[in-house]
Amino acid sequence: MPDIKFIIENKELVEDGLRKKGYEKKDLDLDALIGLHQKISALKTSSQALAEEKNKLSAQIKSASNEERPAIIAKSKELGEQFKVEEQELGRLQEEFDLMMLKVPNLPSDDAPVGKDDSENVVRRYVGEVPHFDFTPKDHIELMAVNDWAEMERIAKVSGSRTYAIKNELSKLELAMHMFVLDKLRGYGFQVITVPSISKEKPLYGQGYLPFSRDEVYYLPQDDLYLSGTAELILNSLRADEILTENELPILYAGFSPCFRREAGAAGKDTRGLVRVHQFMKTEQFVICKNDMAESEKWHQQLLKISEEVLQDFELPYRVLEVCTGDMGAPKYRQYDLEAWVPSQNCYRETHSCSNITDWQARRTNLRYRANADGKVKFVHTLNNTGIATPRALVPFIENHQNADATVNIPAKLQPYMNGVKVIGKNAK
RNA sequence: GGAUAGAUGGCCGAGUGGUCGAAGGCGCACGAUUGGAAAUCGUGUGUACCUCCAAAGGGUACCGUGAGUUCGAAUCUCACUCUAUCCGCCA
Repeated sequence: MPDIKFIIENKELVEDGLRKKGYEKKDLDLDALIGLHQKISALKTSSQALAEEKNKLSAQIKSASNEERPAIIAKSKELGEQFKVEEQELGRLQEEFDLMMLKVPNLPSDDAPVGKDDSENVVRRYVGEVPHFDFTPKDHIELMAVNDWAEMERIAKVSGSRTYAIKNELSKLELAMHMFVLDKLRGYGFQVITVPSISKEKPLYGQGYLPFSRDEVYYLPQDDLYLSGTAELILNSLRADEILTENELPILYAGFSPCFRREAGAAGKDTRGLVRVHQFMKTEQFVICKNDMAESEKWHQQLLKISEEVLQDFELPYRVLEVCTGDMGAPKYRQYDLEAWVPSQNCYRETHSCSNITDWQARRTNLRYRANADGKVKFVHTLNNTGIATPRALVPFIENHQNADATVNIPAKLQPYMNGVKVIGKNAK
């Protein structure tokens, strides 16, 4: 949510941004928002004038003579009544205004491709060679079955659809991937942090999950708590309401957590296998930096570079997609997705999502810092990107690295995390 | 789940109805002192909003959150939330 003053002063710019993001007047009425703000300002002016007068009278009471006092008290009381009425009206309007502001999305970057949905995302580059098998490659579900790597049917009986239980070498691989990425991030100066998957409601507004996607999130009514869909949710609120010093920035978190998603809007999509599950593990990259476009653009590129490096180290062919304005979520200023090649589906599937949020989340969590140059308090910028998310990443991994005998090669960089094992599977020597 | 204690500024901590945006200390910034530093001394040091706007100024609100009593609340009342400790349970 941009600043209301910015919205008023740059109304056309904001309207243009809303249009690009696919908003219509029925989604968000800027004129109503601005009108509400003007009403609130006017009411504040008058109610504050009342408060001032009332305060002045109250201050006189102690020193007033016994004759004067009753009149002053009566007058003050009268002002108090008026004040109360205006305060109540103000509270009502403010609440309405706040709710509306929560719905204002971030404005997209001028450099972001303009488009209405994912069909208009732009491929920036292809990296790595798509493998050509001289045998019929298996999909990841077959590979898991052949190698006794999973309990897909049985776990569905226990835990329902879109759940997974993987075992033996594959679960070792899953955890190894996270260890590998966490070590890499540590090398880049990130603090490794394991965070809860349980959240109060407020952080969901802070991140921008609410009020937009309530259907997507698990809710625990007994405790009025939510299950987190990503460590970003938690990390974004970890420093909420703080005023940091500029010297503390940037703050780099490598967050690890189980993640939960209802996948309510994905009925029928990816129902089999490991691509889309209700619970998964994610190592997340999260950055808090100065309020400076050059600075956050730099971090955006850095995060992208790190995740590309992960896919390269895993020797997976992938492409870099720049997400168009209509497909970006409300919080985003600019977004890249990485998609790795999935042989069985003959297409690229998303493994990473890298976003610059600028100050949009920081305004919601009230996370600020004091700038060294002028001593002014400013909102930070936040950015996030996947480090690695499993089990989805296992899908391209085992499919691309499979051999004719259903064994799977472990890329050199990952072997140290697998006790030096080079090949896994039933037929591995 | 049971019991108790608590929540005040960047931190510690005083404050039981007006003189309290809030003593004192620490920290921080600037200045003096010094060859330089430490120590010492002095000065300053919250946020949001309204008004005004070149700047300054003036004002309102904020002592966990919300409501109430009162001319007036950090202070009194009620509800809630959170935190800590002990007991119970437990990976």
